[in-house]
Amino acid sequence: MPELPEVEVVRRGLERGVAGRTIATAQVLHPRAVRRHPAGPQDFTDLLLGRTVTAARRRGKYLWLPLDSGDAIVGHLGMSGQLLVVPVEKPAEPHLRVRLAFTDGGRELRFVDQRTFGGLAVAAGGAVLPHPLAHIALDPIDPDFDDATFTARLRARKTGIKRALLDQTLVSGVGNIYADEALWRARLHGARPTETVTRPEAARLLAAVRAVLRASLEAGGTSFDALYVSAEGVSGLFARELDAYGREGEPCHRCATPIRRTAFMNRSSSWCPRCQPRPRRARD
DNA sequence: ACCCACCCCTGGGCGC
DNA sequence: TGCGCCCAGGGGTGGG
Repeated sequence: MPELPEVEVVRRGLERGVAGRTIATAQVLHPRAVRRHPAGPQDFTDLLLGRTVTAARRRGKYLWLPLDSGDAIVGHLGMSGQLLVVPVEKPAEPHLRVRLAFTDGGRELRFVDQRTFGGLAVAAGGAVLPHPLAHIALDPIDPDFDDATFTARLRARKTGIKRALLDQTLVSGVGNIYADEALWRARLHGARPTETVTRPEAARLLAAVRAVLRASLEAGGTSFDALYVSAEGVSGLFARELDAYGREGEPCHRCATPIRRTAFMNRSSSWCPRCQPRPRRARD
């Protein structure tokens, strides 16, 4: 379940592993992996051959690799995607979808994705922000993130606060895990109507989101199994620090009340019924 | 303009 | 032991 910290760890690995290198061959092994490239797999590979990767960037949960052509390889890991930089002789992973080899003959870039919610595309606008990412908001640890604008937009919404946190056009990088963690830390219930959130509460929420994201980043991301790994295949350690997510029935780390788990948007929310009481007027 | 339900996908875990 | 169901969930899309 890669969210901002996991994607940032992968980005750093890609920066180390592929920036400055020139693509020699590109293979699409599963067409669904490039479904966001409307012109199809052949066009995808055509746009890559002979191109040099100049950097590795991220917006929210999206990654992109700017190319010397002005395009960029845009990637999203979805639920189970991995971007790995591995020796060419390493046997193909079971869910290998795309592989890129480089002219220097060194380690190759592999996109591996079990559930194929993720994917790659080549898009224009790579030098600044690839066009398909224009609607994605800045993330809350970006220096240019504007707290006042976020708060105003949040309070103008008519939805629940957790839904708003998961809306990548309002604030990016936060998924189900870190939304629950941040709400727990800020002592806010996810069904709290956004239009009733006070400015101090919004500030508290933002501070909590940032604290959770930064702590996870320091731990190398959250991992529950072998699915999420860095570009070098290393797993994160933040799972043992979680306060809400996945802790149903276990004591709240603040008040010892058992953490509750409730259905939310075809998934689930974990929260402390004492620290985060459900509002009378709730918007789930 | 905004909100939300739906759908895409596969393997692990669990109940029977 | 084996089968089948449920769950994990990000984000694009289309309808309201």
